[in-house]
Amino acid sequence: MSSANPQTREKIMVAARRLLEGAPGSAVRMSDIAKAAGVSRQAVYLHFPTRAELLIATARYMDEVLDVAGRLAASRAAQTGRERLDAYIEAWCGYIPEIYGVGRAFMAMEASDDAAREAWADRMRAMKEGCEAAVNALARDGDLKPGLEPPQATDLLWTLLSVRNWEHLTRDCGWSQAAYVEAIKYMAESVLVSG
Amino acid sequence: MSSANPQTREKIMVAARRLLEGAPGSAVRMSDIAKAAGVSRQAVYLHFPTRAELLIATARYMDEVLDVAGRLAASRAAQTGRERLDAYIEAWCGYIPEIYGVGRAFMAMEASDDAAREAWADRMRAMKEGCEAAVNALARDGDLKPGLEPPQATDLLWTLLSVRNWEHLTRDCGWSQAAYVEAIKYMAESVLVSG
DNA sequence: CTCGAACTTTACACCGTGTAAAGTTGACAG
DNA sequence: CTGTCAACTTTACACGGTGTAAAGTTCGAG
Repeated sequence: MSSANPQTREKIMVAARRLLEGAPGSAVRMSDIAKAAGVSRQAVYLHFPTRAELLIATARYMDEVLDVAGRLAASRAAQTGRERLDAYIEAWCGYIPEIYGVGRAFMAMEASDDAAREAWADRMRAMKEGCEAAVNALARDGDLKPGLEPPQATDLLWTLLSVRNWEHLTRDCGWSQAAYVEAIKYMAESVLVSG
Repeated sequence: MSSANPQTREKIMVAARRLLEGAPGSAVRMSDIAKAAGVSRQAVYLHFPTRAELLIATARYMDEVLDVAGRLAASRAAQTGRERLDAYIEAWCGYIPEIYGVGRAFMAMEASDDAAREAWADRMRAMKEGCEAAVNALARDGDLKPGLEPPQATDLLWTLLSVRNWEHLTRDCGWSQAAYVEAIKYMAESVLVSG
């Protein structure tokens, strides 16, 4: 593991990403990834002790490549709470389809694998912080719906922005990405913003 | 299978239900269910060809026992669209915790098992019809938010009422069942109802 | 007392994850 | 030119869970 070529390590993560994007979820086996990376199955275990660790590393790798941090942070620049909410929704919702492949693999493992569940929960917690920031900006401007406390509002926004809801609207209901984003914006505003 | 005692069959479904309620999801194995039913693992396969079939039969059995049809149909009695929406939300949301055990088992199998996915999708489609009926009642009264077409509104309500959102708010966010129901009612009204 | 239905018992195939260890290859050091 | 070492391959196997197969048990009805 420590004695392994980082280029091979990256090849494996790239292959994992590609496969998960093509066939999201748990249908992608270790051997599939190895084959796609042009490497033996054992080589994969030389770099990643378990399937969960490979997924976690792949997710981190994608964070870097896709510049998640930067894209989500950009929404913090907005002036008003309303703008900030919109910007955050746009950033996060645009990000979902790009991580859906790995995301689904994580969610499929959630039930059986503690490490995978924890890793996915962690990422969702990070996303929640963005929700909290947007809600706080809204509250600061006095634009939060009366009767709604920030913690509750944060949970509601967090719920609206879940990957499951993206999956439901785009996959099960057949909505386009654009229609999905508009719908979420509309719902978030209806639910959270006064006036 | 056709030559098996219906009482044993029921014992198995009862055991499956109990176990899934205690430890929702895929942690429950065929052998656990057999043991809980006081029957050999092979006897289970004598009555149900696969795990998916057992889950499907258990879900149907619970529908009967819990009188789902009746409880959901009651909401159709409401006069106004608004009342009907509320009644439907109350009925469905009250139903979720009772079926969550099996539901989670279905959802965990979704990725790998076609029969399970189809069965679960079917039940969700049935639930969607209730959403559609409520939305249509709302539209009939002229109470549907302007700019919102019934099919879109139905999808939004269907999304709000998903088991995943129940799971997220009650499990991940720690909301009580009562708080959850109120929140869903509030969101549905904010999103769908004009005025 | 025998037959047959409803089970139990035992055993095994399959699949995917993860472990273990011996074998190969190629670059680099002396 | 040779020996060594790191990175990988090959082969083999353990484990857990699902599902199959078939022989053995029990018990009630004819």
